[in-house]
Amino acid sequence: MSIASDLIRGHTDTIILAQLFKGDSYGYEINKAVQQLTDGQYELKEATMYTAFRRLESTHLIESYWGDEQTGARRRYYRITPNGRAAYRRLQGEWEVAKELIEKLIRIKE
Amino acid sequence: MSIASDLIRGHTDTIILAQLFKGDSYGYEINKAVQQLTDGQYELKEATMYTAFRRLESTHLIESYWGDEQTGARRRYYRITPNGRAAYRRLQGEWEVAKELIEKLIRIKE
DNA sequence: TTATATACATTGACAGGCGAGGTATATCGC
DNA sequence: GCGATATACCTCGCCTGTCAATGTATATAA
Repeated sequence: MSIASDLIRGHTDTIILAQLFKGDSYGYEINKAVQQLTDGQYELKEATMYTAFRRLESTHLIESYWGDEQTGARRRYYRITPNGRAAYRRLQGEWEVAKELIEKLIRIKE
Repeated sequence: MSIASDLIRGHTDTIILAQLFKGDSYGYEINKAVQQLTDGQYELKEATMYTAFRRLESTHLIESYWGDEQTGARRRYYRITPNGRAAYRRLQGEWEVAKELIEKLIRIKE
């Protein structure tokens, strides 16, 4: 993990929104998806993830509801809102811009 | 500015090291270079930049010395150290890795 | 019955970014 | 001579996001 963790800081919200864009999900599952997508190279720390859920819900970008599992631990599902979809698209655009800026700024090829 | 500022967070040290890799420079000049390289789309906030200088110097990635200007405001020049060059190369590698991870995580194309 | 996996959540410390404020020198227009 | 602007430095204190540590509860496998 360690490596890149600093650099992915700031993308937590976007990562969560991107997962929820594909369909409702819950914390544990989202985190597993993140690990699977990166071949275990990255994971959302639980504290970070739940902080992000609170933040995203308080700004109405996502909504939550309890699943109706008959067995096993209870799950709090999250759903992306229309505002959340708009925010996701905006964040994706910002990433494209930021990526280009960073490329320009950290290469030594004058 | 605003946009992307969050996303470039974490690259401040790399940006400064990259500029110093090209040759000794001082705060004001580095910041102008950053603005010029990004066509005014990004700038290092002074407080952020000077905080970074302190951090980089305390970890021996850069060294500083006063310029001998006969006129005008005094300038504190910075020089990258061998440690700094190594750190820069490492950070650049980490960026390549992080970039790929982010791309995988924020796109909705499953 | 002990360990592991699933699943949630909070607290408190830490680090980086940055607005606001401050200092000093030089030049340009009026 | 005077105010504005550019150059050039610096620090304090707040804010925000990350995350280690800790805690809860259920189900299953050894």
